[in-house]
Parts: sequence; C-alpha cells; structure tokens
Amino acid sequence: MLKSKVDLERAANVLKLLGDKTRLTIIAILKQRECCVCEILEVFDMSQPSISQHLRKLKDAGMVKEERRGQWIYYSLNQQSELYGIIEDILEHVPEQTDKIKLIEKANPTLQCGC
Amino acid sequence: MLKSKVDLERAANVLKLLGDKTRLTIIAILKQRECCVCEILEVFDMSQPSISQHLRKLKDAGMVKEERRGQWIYYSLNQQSELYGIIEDILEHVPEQTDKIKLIEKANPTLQCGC
DNA sequence: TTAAAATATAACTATTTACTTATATGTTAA
DNA sequence: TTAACATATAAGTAAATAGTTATATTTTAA
Repeated sequence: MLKSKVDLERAANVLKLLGDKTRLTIIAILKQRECCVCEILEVFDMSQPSISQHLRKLKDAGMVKEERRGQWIYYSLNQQSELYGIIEDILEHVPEQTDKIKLIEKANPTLQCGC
Repeated sequence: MLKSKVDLERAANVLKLLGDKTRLTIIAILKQRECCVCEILEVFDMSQPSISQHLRKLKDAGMVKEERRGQWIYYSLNQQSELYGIIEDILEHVPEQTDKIKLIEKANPTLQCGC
C-alpha cells in the first residue's frame, strides 16, 4: 500500500518529538484512549508543568488535539493530521500501554465523589 | 500484518536518532544505495567529522553497518537489525532521496582516475 | 464571591546535542 | 618509506532541551 508522504524536515520534527520516552508513551497511551492531563500525570513520576509542556509540543506539531470538558482538558490523537499515518505506523512497533491504562483507571483521578 | 515490536525505550532512541534532518536524510539515502563517507559528504554542507559522528551514532544504535573496501568505508542499512522493520516503515513516509543520489553520482568522489 | 481544583505559562538551570577545528589512524601508491 | 587520501577521534562551544519551582488562568462548587 502507498503511504502518505511527509516533507523530510517535517518528518524529522515528528520523529524528534516522538524520540522522547515520555512523549512516545503519551502518544502510545492516547492511541488506546483519550486522556485528560491529570490522568496522564498518574503514569509519570514527573511534575504537572512538565507534562503540560510535553502536551503543548505535541499539540503545536498537530499530533494531538485538546478538548475542554468542564474542568478537564482531554487530549487525543489528531486523526485529521497528515502526520497520523506515520504516527500509526510507528506505534505498530511499540508495545501496547495497557499497563499504563490500567494504572489510570485504578487511580481514576477524575472521580469527583464516591457515590 | 503483525509488526516487529521494539521496547519503548529502544524505539524512542531510534526515533530520536532519526529526528535529526541530517541523519534522517542519510538513512533515506542508504535505503536507496550504500555509500562511502565521501559520497555522503557531497550531499551536505557540513564538515567531514560531523558526518562521521552522525554515522557513528547510527552504527552504535545498530541501524547501519560499515564495510571497509580499501581506502573507503561503505555504510549501508543493517537489514539484520531488529530495528530494520520500524526504519523501513518510517521511510515509507519520507520522500525518496533520488536528487541526492544524483548529486553523488554526478560528483562521483570515489573516481580515482579519468581513464 | 470565594476557595479549590485543573491546567498553562514563565523563568530558570543542568544536561545533551550538533557543530566546529585540530589531530590521529589506516590505506594506497609513488 | 613517504606523501596523499579517506576516515575517525578528541576537545571545545553555542544552542536546544527537559526538567524544576513559582505563578497565572480558567472552571466549578460551596
């Protein structure tokens, strides 16, 4: 099958962004499920601003999109991006992040009350 | 088709290496044709040590292999590497470097005499 | 309308990185 | 065996990067 080509410079930028363990993990998680920032935070041993800054880079590159829902901002892969093809293909070589998803669901940080 | 998975950390390292315009171009060129260092040099406006250092990083990661032939050292993609799958898939999204290959062939730096 | 929660931005810092120039190593040919 | 060529390594440097803490912004709920 013929793949969607991306300008070499743009491709290098995407690869550089994915060439960071934290961001690659975030993208792999978002492939499985949209998440809000506080959910992503559960997965990493890292400050909230650090995660916010990673998400901003991914958003600036067009790789993810955000959607505010009340108090929370949900991030998801931007399937409309011309980069989605290469991202999908890369993720096929990366292990599923099911353990991380489980961590998020166990911590359930968006839970508002116990009822 | 099921793809060869790579440890996330290893994948991030590969992506970081490919996330540099010079190295991504080198890899894309080597996909089309093995090259010696002086041939690769023709393509970039950059010092010889700089190219040598890029090649070393790619070699240290197992992405390329080298073979000395007399005075020249030829570099090529390491098809035996477990990384070859992801590299191939990435390159499918990157434009062919035929113009660069033409540059090399025009300059023909390994030409030893005019006869 | 004020406090708390979720997220973003700003300012700073240590580390990494991609170059450079200078020099060393290995190979060929005179 | 020496000069020229191809390549690698060493050492230094400026810029980029990923984190930190402190603070601002936005939203919800009391």
